[in-house]
Amino acid sequence: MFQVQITTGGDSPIFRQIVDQVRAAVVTGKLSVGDPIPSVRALAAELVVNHNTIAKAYAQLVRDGVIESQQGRGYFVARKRQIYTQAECNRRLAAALDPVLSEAVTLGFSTDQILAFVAKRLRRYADASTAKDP
Amino acid sequence: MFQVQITTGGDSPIFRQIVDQVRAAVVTGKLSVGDPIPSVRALAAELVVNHNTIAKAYAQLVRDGVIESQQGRGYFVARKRQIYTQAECNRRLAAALDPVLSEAVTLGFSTDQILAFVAKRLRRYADASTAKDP
DNA sequence: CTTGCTGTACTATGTAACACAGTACAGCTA
DNA sequence: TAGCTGTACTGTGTTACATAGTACAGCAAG
Repeated sequence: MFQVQITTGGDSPIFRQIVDQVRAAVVTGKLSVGDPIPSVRALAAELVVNHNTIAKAYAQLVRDGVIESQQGRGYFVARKRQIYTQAECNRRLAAALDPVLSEAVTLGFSTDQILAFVAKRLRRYADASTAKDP
Repeated sequence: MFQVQITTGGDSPIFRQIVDQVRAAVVTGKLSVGDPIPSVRALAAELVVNHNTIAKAYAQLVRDGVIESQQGRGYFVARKRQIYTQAECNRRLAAALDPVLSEAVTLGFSTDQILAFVAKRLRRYADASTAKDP
């Protein structure tokens, strides 16, 4: 079962929480290639939000190549493919990562602690890439 | 010399770019403890933005313990201190890091590549923590 | 073919964040 | 005293976010 949790009033908008959680579910293997994800209206009803908000999140995920839409059928987890050039990937990763690393140091973490932390979080993805084609 | 660059029209608001860049400058050693940072009005004039926008960014940095204000004198880089509990630090780091790691995997990076990337970016902070008390 | 789901695309509305302009006041320092 | 500093307001315009409601086309099961 695929669960989504949202919180209102926080600094992160609803559609962004949807994007992050679907992406995380795909990356961690909770969702596999070809799996259907909740329909726009179904998820909207479940989370008690507007269906346009879900559609906006899904559209973002389509742009990122995480999911694909099939008119009249629904959304499905897309097979992985390269969207951006290697240089663009590096640029995007650096842009997203640098502020987080600066904040981590500000919070008092040492470089070793940060590296260990990242390794620990990444370890959750290990099974996702190995147990994929039974 | 301490330089700040902002871009408008992007997804990141101006005050957030200020926060990130000042924090990065402190973390990388471009700014040391006790160093003055540009005054609210001076930086506002330099970047051609409203002084309230700068004040908002600086207030955020004060909340995070990165800088301190002295009435009538200006802002200065604060000495490091612990603001949050260890558990809160872990929670914040995980919250900030997880979406970035998910996006990194989506971009096509392997876990090894991500770890190497993080280590590479962290290496820039090494000199900042060693060459501090001459 | 009809029914009911699906994605998709609009218009319109309300709220909040962001940034601006201008003003004002208190503290520090030369 | 003069001129800088931080700080705190009020007010305004723009944009992002989310809502409500509607509409239409594609797919699939009855």
